[in-house]
Amino acid sequence: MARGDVLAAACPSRVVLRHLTSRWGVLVLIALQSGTHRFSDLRRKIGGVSERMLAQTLQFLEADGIIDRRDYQAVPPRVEYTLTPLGVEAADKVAALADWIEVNLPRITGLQETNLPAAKGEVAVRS
Amino acid sequence: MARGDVLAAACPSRVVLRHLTSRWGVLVLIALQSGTHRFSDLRRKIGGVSERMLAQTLQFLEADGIIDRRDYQAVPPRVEYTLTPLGVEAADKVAALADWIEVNLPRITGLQETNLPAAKGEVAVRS
DNA sequence: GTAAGTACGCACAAATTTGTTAGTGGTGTC
DNA sequence: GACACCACTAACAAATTTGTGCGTACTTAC
Repeated sequence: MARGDVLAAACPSRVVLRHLTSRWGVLVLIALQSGTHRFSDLRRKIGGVSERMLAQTLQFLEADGIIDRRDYQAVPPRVEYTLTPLGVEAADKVAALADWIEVNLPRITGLQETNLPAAKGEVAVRS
Repeated sequence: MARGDVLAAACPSRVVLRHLTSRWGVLVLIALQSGTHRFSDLRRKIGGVSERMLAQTLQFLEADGIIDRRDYQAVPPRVEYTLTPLGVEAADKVAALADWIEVNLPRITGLQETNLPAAKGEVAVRS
């Protein structure tokens, strides 16, 4: 019920959806599920993020009310990020998807082998 | 349990995650929840997709064993797309997230207004 | 006979995302 | 006293994603 217009181009949900399902957004939510983290803790925990992308992702999520940013105004900068109640709910959904993928990865990649005999990397080959 | 390495840069789950959470991937899964669709049915149903992107998205999902592509080899081309059992599970997770967003959108955008008084569009402003 | 629809592939351009480098202003470590 | 660390930002370059026609081989509708 009530679902219907995500498929419509103008649906405002799409913006939030993009933030939550963005490459790093997903991982930030998962990382924060285990509690409050500082910026560089997140950076170390999430393999492959650049500072720039992490900062940007955190800003989007903060603006969406998904995470809470707390600046201690200390002199060696100290900022902490935590999931808001809203964020906890969102993180649950996102983590559920990620967990499902991890569990079912064998099934997925197994199929890939039979489907794509000569596939290299991302490129799908079609005869 | 078992979750742990999505946060690692080399985790193979990330690839699948990208496909499922891609801009159009999410919408394709949701659209296919209501049953089999032809290419141009999907194109009409999902507002804003280009033919190119739809085709590409479908190929990724097919390679991942999420959807099934059936080509009738007919002369006005006729191809049908359906969720595989694997795809049905994935679509559930994705749709759960999308539904959650739609339901909680008021809470989210409400916060945005109070957080970003002078924000225009996507750009977060910080004084 | 003219136009529209089908399920795409191709080439090219535009937009968006991502990375890289450098810098800030101090403080604690050697 | 030289250095790394903290939480970023700005400027610029590179990579990736996305869009925009255009073509196809044929059929049905007007």
